[in-house]
Amino acid sequence: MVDVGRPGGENLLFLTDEQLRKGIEAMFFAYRGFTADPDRILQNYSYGRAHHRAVHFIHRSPGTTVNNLLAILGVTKQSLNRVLRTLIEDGLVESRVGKRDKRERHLFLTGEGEALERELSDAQRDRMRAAYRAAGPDAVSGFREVLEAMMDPELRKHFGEMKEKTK
Amino acid sequence: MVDVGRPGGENLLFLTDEQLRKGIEAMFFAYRGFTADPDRILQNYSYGRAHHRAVHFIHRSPGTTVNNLLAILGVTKQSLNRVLRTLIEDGLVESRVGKRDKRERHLFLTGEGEALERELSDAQRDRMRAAYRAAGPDAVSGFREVLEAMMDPELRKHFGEMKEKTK
DNA sequence: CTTGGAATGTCAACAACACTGACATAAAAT
DNA sequence: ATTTTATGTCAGTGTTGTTGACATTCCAAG
Repeated sequence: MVDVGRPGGENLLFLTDEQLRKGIEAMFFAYRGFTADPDRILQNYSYGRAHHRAVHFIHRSPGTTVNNLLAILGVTKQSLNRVLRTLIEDGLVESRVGKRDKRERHLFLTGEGEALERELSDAQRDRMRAAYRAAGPDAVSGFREVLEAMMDPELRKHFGEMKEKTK
Repeated sequence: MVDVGRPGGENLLFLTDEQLRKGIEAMFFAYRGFTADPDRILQNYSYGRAHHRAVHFIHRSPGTTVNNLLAILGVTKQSLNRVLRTLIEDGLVESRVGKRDKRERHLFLTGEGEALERELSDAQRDRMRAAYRAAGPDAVSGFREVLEAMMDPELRKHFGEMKEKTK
């Protein structure tokens, strides 16, 4: 389907600028599709992508601290704080003072927060699942391998982990 | 490397929510890496991602019209116009009145514009090439297939085309 | 116990980039 | 002659990011 240089399994790729350009544009267009569904949903709540990201990572790692979230999201604390404040005010996120270290705030989704997370990730998962199905299993592992190789090394360490104790 | 359900070639995938979540986060982190290098370069010119996108697609399709660009980029004309105006003022883009249809403006990169495009796309291609090499040829075709399946159908039609006459 | 620094929160100002709505102009199409 | 298309522009607004400055709380080291 997608012709990338010579088809064989040899590890020296012949990559023309044209092939790389197509890869670049594929990232651009695919990322647009990837965010389109959640963006539509978020409009109903007058939230934005930043809220989605916060909700996603709090859901993934309940009890994570603000500093953890800052490292993952790669924004300033002021920027994250604005988002977290609205989520907390609206009752989607709960912020608990740390037991061991009372300076830290551990973040959790409330029932309402979990509901929004589910709505957003259902839409995004549907799109991802459809793309996976259309491309087939072999394509999926290739997809993941290339994406992983494209990450910044510092970001890669945040990838794939799960769980996080409340301490 | 990346385990996605059963390895075989059958077309019915077993996709757990956890696997889909990893795909979603891979997109998020990889897109950050994907834009990181150009973003750094653009700071030196006090341009942003929007300028990069405009320059990229004008380079790809010299002589494209404003309306074409609007359809590809999916932004409002006001938003695009702000970017184009600065690029034209700074002498990176030339806007020529159409010969057949004098309402249309055909957009071209000047020498300076081509230079910026090269600087930006060199950086982005380097990263893409490195990721391709690390993942191998089979991964690359899978990568492209999944991305293509993830695009919105209207966007997919802008993908992969080339050339565009000055008319 | 005091001091230094880390974690957090908050205020203000600002910039990039998107949006809507309204309006203007020129030219093609009907 | 009228309508539609392509483009540009002005004004206002919202989200998300940035810096810089400052306050509070609290752990830890001297």
